[in-house]
Amino acid sequence: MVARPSIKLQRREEILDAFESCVIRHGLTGATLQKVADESGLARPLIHHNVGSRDELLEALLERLDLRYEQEREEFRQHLPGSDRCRAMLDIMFDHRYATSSHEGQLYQALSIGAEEHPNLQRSLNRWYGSLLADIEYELLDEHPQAETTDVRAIATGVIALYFNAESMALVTDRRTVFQDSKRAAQRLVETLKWNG
Amino acid sequence: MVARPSIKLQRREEILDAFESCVIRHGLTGATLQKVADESGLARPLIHHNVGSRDELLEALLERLDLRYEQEREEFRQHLPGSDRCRAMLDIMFDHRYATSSHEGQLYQALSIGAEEHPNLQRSLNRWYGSLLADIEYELLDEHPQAETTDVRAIATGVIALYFNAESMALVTDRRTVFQDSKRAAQRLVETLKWNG
DNA sequence: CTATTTATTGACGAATTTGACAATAAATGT
DNA sequence: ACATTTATTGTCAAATTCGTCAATAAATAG
Repeated sequence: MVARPSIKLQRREEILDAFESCVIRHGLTGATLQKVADESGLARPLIHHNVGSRDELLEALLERLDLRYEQEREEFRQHLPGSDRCRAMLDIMFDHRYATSSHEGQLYQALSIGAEEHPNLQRSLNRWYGSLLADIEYELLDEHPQAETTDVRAIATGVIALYFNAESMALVTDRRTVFQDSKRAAQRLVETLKWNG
Repeated sequence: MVARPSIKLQRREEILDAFESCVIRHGLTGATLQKVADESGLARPLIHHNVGSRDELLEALLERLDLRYEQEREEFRQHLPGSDRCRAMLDIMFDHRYATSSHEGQLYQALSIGAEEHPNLQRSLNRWYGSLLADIEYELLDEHPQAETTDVRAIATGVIALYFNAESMALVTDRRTVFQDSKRAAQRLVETLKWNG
């Protein structure tokens, strides 16, 4: 028998959304269960009912971020044109991110602060960074086969730094300006790969 | 009469040192007075005795960071050679920082997370970022007078992003590699200013 | 309508954090 | 030795946070 239908999956998403917002605004330690409850509009015990303890909440967030990262990776591949892919990549990383007012960079940075205390978190951040770096390196090297691998890695590191820092800087300066400048810098950085050939 | 000599100034520094370490490792919210006390090796009530309440602790940290920033700015000016100053600037920003295993970037990022709740913190971060951006723009423009101001600002933004992110990335990858790559990317970025002339 | 399953609420205890105070110990000038 | 100032310690109460549970409300199948 099914009786009252379960809405755990929806509640889960609502709670994790609220948790993300709280982590971005108050940091991992500052994201209190009470704040998460207030942000989601649910009573605090419902967090336990739908997701679990505080550790399980973080665990669930990491799993969801893993999924989201893979999805965006897939979309990225589909939307990429056959040629001029590096240009399209930067468009997605900066223009699209600016338009949708996403906060992934802030979330990543907020999570990386408490990483020492949470081994799983540390591992996830490691995986994401390594994967992102490898993806960007691949695109760069594909369009610039003659480039040195050392240079490619340096450029990819720079693009990621601009990508992650744009949102943080947007807290202290004009968001539009920061995103424009960040993209411009990233474009120039990529163009330097043509120096070798 | 003086009686027992006061060591408040030394204790203050010890406590603020411990506070900095805790903020870097656990974030602003996670930097408990108890953890600060343990880190400094002092009893918790001594924090109140020497610095004050939690808010006053943050206030004292901001003042000290203001001072430190001005000092480094002064050292920066003195150690700068007459020519090739952009190169020297990047040497200081990355090589020197790597050698002294400083954590200013992490501290800045950790503080920027809780900025919304603390107006003074918000103001300080604003001031520091604006000042650093202006300084770097000045050096870039001094060596590349023909460059567009828009490009100069974009390059300066990129250099700051690499500067701030290097330490965070060092948490997830090899520190030496990250700093080398970051510096290399920053150098390439600066060299693109020669494109216009 | 009734039974069953789930959602929701209210409330409790343990642990942590913070601010505050009194009491004690230590160091210096006289 | 004595008085005075500071450092240090121990302890307390209020507030917050977290986990837990029992009780209640709601929704669906039969």
